[in-house]
This record gives sequence, structure tokens and C-alpha cells, in this order.
Amino acid sequence: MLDLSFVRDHVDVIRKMTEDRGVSIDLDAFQSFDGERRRLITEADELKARRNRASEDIGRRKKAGEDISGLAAEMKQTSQRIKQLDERIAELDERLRQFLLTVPNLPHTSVPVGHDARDNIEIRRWGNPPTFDFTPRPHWEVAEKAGILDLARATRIAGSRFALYCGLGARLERALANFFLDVHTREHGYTEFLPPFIVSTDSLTAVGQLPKFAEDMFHLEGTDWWMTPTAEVELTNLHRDETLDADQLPLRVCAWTSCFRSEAGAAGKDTRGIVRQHQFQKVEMYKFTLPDQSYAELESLVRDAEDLLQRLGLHHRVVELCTGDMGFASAKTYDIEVWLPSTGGFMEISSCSNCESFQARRAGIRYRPKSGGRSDYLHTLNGSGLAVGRTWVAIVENYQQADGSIVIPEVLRPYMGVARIPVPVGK
RNA sequence: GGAGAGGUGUCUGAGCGGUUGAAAGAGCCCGCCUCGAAAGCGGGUAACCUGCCAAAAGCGGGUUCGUGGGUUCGAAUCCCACCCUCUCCGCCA
Repeated sequence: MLDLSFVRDHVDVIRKMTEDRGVSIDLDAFQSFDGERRRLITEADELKARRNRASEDIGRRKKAGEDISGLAAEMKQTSQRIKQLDERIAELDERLRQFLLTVPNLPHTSVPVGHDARDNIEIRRWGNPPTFDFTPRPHWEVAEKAGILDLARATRIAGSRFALYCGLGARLERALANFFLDVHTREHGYTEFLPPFIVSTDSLTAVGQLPKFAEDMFHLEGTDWWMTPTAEVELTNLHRDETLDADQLPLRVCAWTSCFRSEAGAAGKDTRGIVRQHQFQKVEMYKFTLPDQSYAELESLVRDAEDLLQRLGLHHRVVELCTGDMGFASAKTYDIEVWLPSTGGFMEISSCSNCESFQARRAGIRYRPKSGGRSDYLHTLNGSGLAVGRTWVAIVENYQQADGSIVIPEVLRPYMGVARIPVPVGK
């Protein structure tokens, strides 16, 4: 959420920004009901000021034994008028709030203007694609042959777009999550949390998922609960409506969770394999920072995610998203994309964003400056570190062998207990 | 699910119809003291909306004591509903 007075004073900036992002916002309607609201507030405030003075007067005169019935009757009328005005103002407040909740964040000035993913800018690449003396197969073929994934039975259990990991496949998923958490908590300075996987409407609104993206989530019928779409929700709400001391910052936290997405509108996209699922695991990194630190922290956030891919020996690149491709709450986003041999291209495996004060304002997260000045909204950042299921895919594809087995990267072997996932006899 | 207790500022915690935005501590900031620090002393320290202002600063007005309603000239204080926390009982991985 952007600051109301900022929006009011910079309507032209907002108009340009929403065009760059490719969204439409009714700014004329905003100006109209914002103006009405301010006029009514002025009128109501004047009446309240008069009532306050009269009430004090009544108190004094009553003590002195004077008759106050005339003034009291007059103030009763005034109170009724105030109530009418307040009701209308409350309606306009709600409209204003709904409006502000639909205005996306202002992109940082460094963000390239563009329409879609084609206008994103590649920042750097690491490593090289692996070479094969055979034609590499897609992960679902490798995995089914190795007996570590059973999509047919997953469908029997829950339907399409769910996965059933089996044997060493299940262990690989678990190994990756543990490896990620261990590196972040022991080497990158993050504190680990294990939060609820179900979250409230309020928590989702604070992050910016609601009201706009209700269709993308699973709502528990008849309740105020939703299956979490990302641990970003829980981690943001860790400090909702709190004022933190500046010397606590930056605060770096992380969490492993399952994530649930309805994938409404994704019909026909990535239907083969397990790249796009209703349920997947992810380790999320999150930071609460001072405003002047947030861009430096964004760079280190990306490095923390890349570090994992490098230790796993996976070829990848970092991409800076353009205005048209960025998320609603983000001021600047880098995506990390990992190489997939079967497609001969890159697949998104992490998204790292600086939301500046956008989420903090919605969620009421402030900091108190060291100098003792007035408190202000801090900056929040989030990034995947990493999407576990997609890393699983990348390992299966990049480390597949001619005989169908899968070599386990060195760093995962302590977690796996084996150096290779073999193909079962007879397959 | 049943019974009780409670939700107040950065924190602890008073107030229980009328100069209470809110006592008192703690914390934090500034100053004095000190070679320096601690202690001590003095002062300061909420958020939001709105008006004046190009803006900032500042000043004026308003709102805010879990949330939403109600009573009243006037509510942190009284009434109702809801939410949350704690204790006890029941149930349960």
C-alpha cells in the first residue's frame, strides 16, 4: 500500500506507473471521493470541536449547580449531525482503503520499463550447461524410470497437479530442504521458523495477496482461513503491528513450508512433470531492514539464493524483471533461473524482491530510529531460497546419466547417504 | 466444547462517566556532573486523519485505551455482541 498523501500529491506519477506496469486504476474516481471525504471531515471536525468545548462547559456549570438543559439539548442535535457525517465518512474511508489496496507498488527508478518477460534484463550467468553424450530426457521420464516419482498414484490420491515422491525421491526432497535451511541458518545469518501453513485473511491482506489474488489460493470453506501460498505471508506477519528498535535491524529470517496454489488460469501451462503444482515445498528468506539498507540487502539476498545453486553445481542466471513483469508488492525484483537440459532453457527457481515500505505500511511494521526520532515504516524483502520441488527437477535433469541413474551432488550426500540414485533392476 | 480472569503507549502497569493522550516506573534521546563511565540530577519521548503551507518545519482541529455497536451534552471508564490471551475441566496427535 502506498501512502495516501503521496498518491494524492502525485497522481501523475501513479498514472505513469500503472501504465508501465500494465494495470488500470480509476484515478478520477479516487480524486472525486477523496475530495468529498476531506470536505466532510472538515465539517465533522468543526462540529466535534464545538461539542468538546460545550461538554467541558456543561461539566463546569453542572458542578456550579447551573441549569444545563438548553445547551445539552442543542448538543444532542449536534451529535446526531456528527453521527450522520461520520457514517458517510466511514463509507468513503472504506472505498479509499479498497482503492489503495489495489494500487501496486512504485517500481524503483532503476527498474527497466517493459511489457512482459521478454523485456527483462539478464544480469549475470554462472557455470555452464552440462554436456551429455546422449539426449537428456525430461525429469518426469527420468524420475519415473528411477522409481522416485509416481504421478499416476498422485492423481489417484488428490488429482492432477499433485506429486507423489517415492523412496530416494522423497529423501531427495527432504535433503534439499535441510541443506537449504542449514546453509541459511549456519552461514548466511538467518533465523529459522516453522510457521502455520494455514493463514488468516488479515495476514494475506497485509502482504498484498488479498484482495487481488483470492482466485490463486485455496480457501477453507466457511472459515477465515486459507492454505498459505508462500511463507512470505507468515514471515511478514511475524512482526505485524510492531515497532522494532533500529539496532535489531536488519532482521533476517527464513522458513520451510509447503505452499498451496490453485493455479487458476494456468490451464495448459507446464502440464507435464512437476514444475507447476498445487502443493510444493519452498524455503523462504525474508528481511526487515532500515530504508537505506534495503537495496544492499536485496543484492545479498540474491547472492544467498545463488550460493545454494552454486554449491549444487547447477548452471543458472540472474534476471532483472521489467515493470510489466514484476509482482504487485515489489519495487524491484530479481529472478534466478536454473538450466533445464530437457528444454534447453532456463526455469525460474527463485524470485527476490524489495518491497520497500509497501508491505510494512499495510502490515503496520515500523522501526524506532536510534537517534530517538519519530518511528517510520521499515523495508521488507523476500526471496525463495529455494523452491525445493523445482530444485529437485533441476537435479534430476542435470545429473541424469546414460543408464538412467541420477548422480547426487557432493553437498547433498551427507543428507542422502548415497552418491547416486540407481535404476531399479528390470527397468 | 464448558467455567473463570483479562486485553491500556516501545515495555511493565495505574485509572473504572467530565482539563486523562492517558498516573507511576522501565527503556530510549538530549543536557549537567565526570579524565571517561556508572550512579545522580534536569528536560524530552505515540500513531493516524485533517486544515493553513509550494514543501519541510511548525501551528490549529479531530480520532485512537482488543474490534464493532449502544447509552450520554460528554465514555479508557456504563451496556451488548464479537475476537484474542491466560488459568481450570473435558477431548485429542
